[in-house]
Amino acid sequence: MGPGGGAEPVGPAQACPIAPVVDIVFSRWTTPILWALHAHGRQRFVELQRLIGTITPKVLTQRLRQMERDGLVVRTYHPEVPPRVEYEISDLGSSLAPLFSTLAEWSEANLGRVEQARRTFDDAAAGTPAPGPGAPRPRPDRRG
Amino acid sequence: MGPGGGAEPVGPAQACPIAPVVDIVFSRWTTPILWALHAHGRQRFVELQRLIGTITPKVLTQRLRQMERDGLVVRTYHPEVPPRVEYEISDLGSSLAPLFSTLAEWSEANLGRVEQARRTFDDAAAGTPAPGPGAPRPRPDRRG
DNA sequence: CAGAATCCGACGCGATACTG
DNA sequence: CAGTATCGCGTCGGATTCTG
Repeated sequence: MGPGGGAEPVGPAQACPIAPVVDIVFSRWTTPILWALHAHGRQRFVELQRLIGTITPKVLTQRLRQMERDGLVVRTYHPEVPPRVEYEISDLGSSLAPLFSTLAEWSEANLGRVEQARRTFDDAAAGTPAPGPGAPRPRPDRRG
Repeated sequence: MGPGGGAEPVGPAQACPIAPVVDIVFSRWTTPILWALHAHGRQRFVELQRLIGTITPKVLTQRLRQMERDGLVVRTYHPEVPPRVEYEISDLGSSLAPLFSTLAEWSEANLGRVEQARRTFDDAAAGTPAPGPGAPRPRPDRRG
């Protein structure tokens, strides 16, 4: 999502029907959280943190709160000592499963192509600046 | 994607097979760009900017460059005066179509539920702090 | 245990102005 | 036309510390 918080395009950008969903479902941690919850079922806070691996409690709380608000996960608080809180996927969150499957399949099939494309692009960018300027483009900021 | 740039989880987060795809395909502007290109075919820079509506040339260039590097779009430079550049979806980019359809369908069917969940959550957050502390949580930073 | 509070850095993005 | 350069803001995310 962008700096503006919610995505509410006023221009023709609204023609893209999936922009809102991106804001809701796809951030750095929402998919790993959803995935962990989907794969291992209801989990406690620390267990969830352990399952995901590197996420800090602060960020985990933030994402979890947002996802709870959006109705993707359900938080259950057990008033005990020590306190126990459990998170699980809601029905709404579960409805994303087929979507994630499609995504996983695409990844399985095409991630290699992306990596190959990157290599080709970077090689071309590093190799052609000497000859003729086939296309005037200073430098192609690479990330991967 | 996160501030760290590329997503390369070293921990159990790697168990989430779609995290890399999120980094590649889903940002604030990649989906609108892909959508516009998919809907209207090959387009020139300014036309693309107009179709999307609010994107600035700087950001459009950045995203386009990244997507070109990832092999999602193809840039064609025509050495003329004035210069003419055209962008179109690659085969790899087109392979995302079914994914986008699934996403659009989910949005159509469930976006209302998310909005409803938000209202319910916000109302509950604004209404229950007075009675008994059912779940000790200071304030639920709302966004929408 | 399940967070909250605080400080901090890095991007993504927006607005504006300028160029080959 | 198709970008590039510069500036600044806001948000996300990491690290650390503290609490009921």
